[in-house]
Amino acid sequence: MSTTNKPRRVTIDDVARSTGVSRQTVSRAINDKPEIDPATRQRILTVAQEMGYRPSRFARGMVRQSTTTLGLVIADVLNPFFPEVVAGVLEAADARGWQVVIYTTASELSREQKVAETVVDHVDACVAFLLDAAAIARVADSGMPFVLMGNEDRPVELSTVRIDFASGIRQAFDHLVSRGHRRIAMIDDRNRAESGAPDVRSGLFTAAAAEYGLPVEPHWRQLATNSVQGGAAAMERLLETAPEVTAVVSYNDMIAIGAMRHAMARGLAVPGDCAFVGFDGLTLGELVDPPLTTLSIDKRRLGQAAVEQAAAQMAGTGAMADTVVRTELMVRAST
Amino acid sequence: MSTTNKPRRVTIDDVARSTGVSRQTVSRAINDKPEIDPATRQRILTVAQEMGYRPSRFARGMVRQSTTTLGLVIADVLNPFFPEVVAGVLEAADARGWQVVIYTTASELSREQKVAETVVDHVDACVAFLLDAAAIARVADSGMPFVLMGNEDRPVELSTVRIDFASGIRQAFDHLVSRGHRRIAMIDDRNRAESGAPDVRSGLFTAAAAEYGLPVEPHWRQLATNSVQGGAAAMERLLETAPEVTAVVSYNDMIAIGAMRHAMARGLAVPGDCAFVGFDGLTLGELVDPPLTTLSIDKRRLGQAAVEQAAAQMAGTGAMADTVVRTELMVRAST
DNA sequence: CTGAAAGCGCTAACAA
DNA sequence: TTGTTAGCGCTTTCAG
Repeated sequence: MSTTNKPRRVTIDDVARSTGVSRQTVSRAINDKPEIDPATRQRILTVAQEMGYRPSRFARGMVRQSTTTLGLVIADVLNPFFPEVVAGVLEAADARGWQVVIYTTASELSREQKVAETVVDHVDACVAFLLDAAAIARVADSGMPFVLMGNEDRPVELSTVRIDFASGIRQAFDHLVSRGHRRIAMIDDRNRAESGAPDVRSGLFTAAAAEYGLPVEPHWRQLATNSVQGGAAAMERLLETAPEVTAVVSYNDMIAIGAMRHAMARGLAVPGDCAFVGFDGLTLGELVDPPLTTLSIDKRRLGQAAVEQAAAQMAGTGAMADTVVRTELMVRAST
Repeated sequence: MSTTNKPRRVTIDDVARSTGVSRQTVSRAINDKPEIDPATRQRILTVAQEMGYRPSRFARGMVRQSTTTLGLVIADVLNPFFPEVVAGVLEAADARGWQVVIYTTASELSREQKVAETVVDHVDACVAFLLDAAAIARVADSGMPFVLMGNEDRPVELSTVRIDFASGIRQAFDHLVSRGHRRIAMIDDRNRAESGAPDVRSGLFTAAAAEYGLPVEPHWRQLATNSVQGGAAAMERLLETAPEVTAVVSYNDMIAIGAMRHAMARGLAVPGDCAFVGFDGLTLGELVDPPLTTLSIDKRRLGQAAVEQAAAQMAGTGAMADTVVRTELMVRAST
């Protein structure tokens, strides 16, 4: 017959009792404090180990207000864009002795709300890629230091880290027009388009086209899910509805690569029949064939900047900053 | 003159005082408990928001012993192998309502020790890619649920999730030999070789070669740092010391891709002059040219399995499990 | 070198 | 519906 009492956790008092010392002394032993007899320390440590004692994070955190935990919300670790941002965040957080908890929304708008809910009561500060307005508000209203990343239309009352898409798109046009392209299509991100946020990128695209005196047809724009497959699918549609385009600018490199590969599979020459420009500057883009021309951004820097802003908020300094990361055109063989 | 008193945190008591209710009522309001007058709740919430009140994670955790935080130690988010594992871990952790804190060692053995130190007093359980024996011991001895990932030589007293490299290498040999290769080189991971752990992979490689009656020359083995560049550098050396090899098996896909590209840049035909086999089955391998033949493993599953084992340990169930993930040969154009 | 007292901020259980 | 009473497990004073 089982006499399993509910397995209460082993506390410092249990160890103290078993050792015949006060709980202070146990605390000294496990924290490597100097004011303790080495022999006593050793004895305590041994017993503690045997009893399976492990200090409670919470009790500790309670009494020393030190450790900061940063929540990092991204769409998907499998999208190679994010690991680079994560690297920047980890680096900057580590420099401050912060812990980083990762949350992913699986690129589903519907999950953002729930993630926001979880985040607010598990971390001290948050840097996040979030599109859903309600989710953004949930975190912002919690009052914790919060930095929104990647949003092009900045809610002015938030601290943000953004990408300068406008200048990027102009660089792309400059480049493509100088190569003689006139009919340029865009493959945009479906999630973004559906997030309800103002459709900034397409707007900028249209505006830039106008600047360069280029025609813009509505069916030269396709939406893609954020992946290589998504890009391929969008390209498939584009080839049907707009075979006349000679260049495609994509929301990001993943989509661009998918689109480019699909075009090649369909027998088009790249860049001869159709040129491709990506956005992000993933390492991946150098490895594919042909290497992808792209508007590169310093993704690591993006992450670092976000952490810096969060830190500033924690410190009460520089309230609502807004870092804008510029793009750099990397011309490769796809254009 | 500044009268800044040290900015003590706003507590539930402060809110209670300002609101003229007991702290319990405040607690009810912020936790959305039913037994409270809606008007009171609203009033409290408003005041709390104004005062910038935010509940203390620690005090909460203290009283409701619920939340579990899992530490995940990986070498480097920028190595595309890890994001897939991370995805599996996040998924499995999320299913259990666990938080995941990420730690990276930057692929530096010397950092493992420090990371181990940090991990043990910030999380409740840990799943880790760790090579350094001392670091492994540090975590294991802490007594927390711990799962070691990726180690080929299993310390029997640990819960582990491993890759079946032996069967993988045999699949590679089978394939290469059937393609007529006899002089096969290996590019191994430098960190692993230098970790002091028994050199299992090279041993298996040698053993497999023997099985197939193939010659093995010491200079057919090169060490590489874990990256595309590292692979390229190793291939450079290999071409100097062993131009006679007709196939190269690499520690992983990143290294294989670097090696393959370097060979092509040097004018070799792939797979005509030299064939390449990778290990991991990264998506990346399908995108490069030529697509990389590889020993694919279910990396996501790896992460999930680790979390499952950690969960089993938390529950006190199934003490020391050992999951072995098998490889699957994906033949593509590089061989 | 060691111990006793005093909380850290919160919620569960019980009273009112 | 609201308030009161007890801790949760630990470290930081301050005395011995």
